[in-house]
Amino acid sequence: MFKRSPSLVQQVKAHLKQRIIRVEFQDGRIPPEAELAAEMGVSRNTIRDALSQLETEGVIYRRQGAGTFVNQAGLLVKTRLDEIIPYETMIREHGFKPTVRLVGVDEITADPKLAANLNLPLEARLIVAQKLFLADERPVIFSCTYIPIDLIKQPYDVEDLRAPVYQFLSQFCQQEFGYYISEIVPVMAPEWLVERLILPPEKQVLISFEELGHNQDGEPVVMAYSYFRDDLIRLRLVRRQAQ
Amino acid sequence: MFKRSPSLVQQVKAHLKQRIIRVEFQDGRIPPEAELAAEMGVSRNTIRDALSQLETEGVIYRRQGAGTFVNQAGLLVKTRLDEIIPYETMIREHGFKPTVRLVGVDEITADPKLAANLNLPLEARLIVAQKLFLADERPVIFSCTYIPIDLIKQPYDVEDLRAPVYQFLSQFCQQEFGYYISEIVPVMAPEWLVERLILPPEKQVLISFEELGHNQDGEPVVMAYSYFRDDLIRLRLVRRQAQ
DNA sequence: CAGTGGTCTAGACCACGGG
DNA sequence: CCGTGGTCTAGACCACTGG
Repeated sequence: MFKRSPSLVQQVKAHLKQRIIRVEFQDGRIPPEAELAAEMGVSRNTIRDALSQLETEGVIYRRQGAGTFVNQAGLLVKTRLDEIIPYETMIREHGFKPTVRLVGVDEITADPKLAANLNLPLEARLIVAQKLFLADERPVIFSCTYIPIDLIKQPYDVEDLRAPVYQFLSQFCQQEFGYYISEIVPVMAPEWLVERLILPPEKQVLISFEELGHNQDGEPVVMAYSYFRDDLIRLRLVRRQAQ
Repeated sequence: MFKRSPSLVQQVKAHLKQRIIRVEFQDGRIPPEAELAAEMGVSRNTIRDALSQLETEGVIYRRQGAGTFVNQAGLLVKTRLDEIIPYETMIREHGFKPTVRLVGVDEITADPKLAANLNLPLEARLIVAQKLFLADERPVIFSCTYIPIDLIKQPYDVEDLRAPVYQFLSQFCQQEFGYYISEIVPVMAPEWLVERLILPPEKQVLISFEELGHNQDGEPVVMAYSYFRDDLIRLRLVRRQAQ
């Protein structure tokens, strides 16, 4: 029934999610794990891994001794903040048509904060790419990305900076992206941002993300600042109890 | 070596985390999974589950074919936003002494937003508990929690509302807490909040959490609004690539 | 090539829920 | 009590890394 790649768990997960979306489990009850395992010809562990992921996403919930159930409300959570999603996708999932404008690419010298975070000498040079994201032609997200020049191993075109940073890192820096450590900061929009995002006077309070991107070895490789118009893009997060 | 409860995975995880914190792996290299399994007398799967959790927390990273390595930087991420942490703990982890002031407990009638979110009739009554959290005696977090009165099954004392909501729900409402769906909203502090949090004029931009708490059946049971002084408490988040 | 982590299996036993 | 999900095991094979 399934191929060997992508992993069985991913295939089982996708399959189950489809069945949930198509409301094939009318009473909201998902068959027992053993039954699913037999049905799909995989082991119960594989089923369990897939179900665990769906549970984390909030699509189902499980009760020991009782069963596994669909959580239709969980399907409504589009933008999970704990996952890295291209801003275009985020905008699309909010129901808008996304556009990306590359509004500036410069070379700068590290300031003390960049140098400290990225573990660079103070005289290090970086590329800074400024991008404006629009939802149905309205500006909603502004981002600045800082990439140390010494990381760039391949010649690139300015247009290559239009893609998400992690793609750029993998293509031109031989760096596999690992994770962001992100700080969420509220800011009063400065004048230049009011102009970029065309903010009306009553909407000049913004969420800002200060993100330090790390490669798969846990080394900081890139910094990014993003600013969101929260009236159009809502940041949502599923929070669970520790342990 | 280990007892049966808590789970072996949790014990192995705690054990490994201790060894990492004590810098017992000087070269940053964690022994092979098979070796750890033999050493601790558990199966490799158990070791792997523990390591996976540590990897999610950013404490270690793994490279297929190469090995498992310590990520000392990951130990610095104190406040992981994707986990529910009592605000007292959050304050303590930022290096302050936490205090909780229960500043108000009232009974109100649902407004349209509360009613819609909590799936209540418009005339429903709710308890609203207002709490102020202090870090070293300085106010840093203000929270409002709304609990539908009909949920409360046991008599309670006002002081019981000082604890985190999920404790209250489990003790007095026979509701086991599941998860929050949280929206992050930037706000300009209104006058009453400026007074509560004693905000200087230049710090009146705040992060607000609008949280809808669900029980283990995925039903909304409680709403909470929280406001953070971000100069003292920084919200941090580990974000990873989807899939 | 040897050694590592990544995936999957089959089976066992436990803890909990509901009839 | 039975049937469910929760935990754990031992072992197999694969994919990748590094010398």
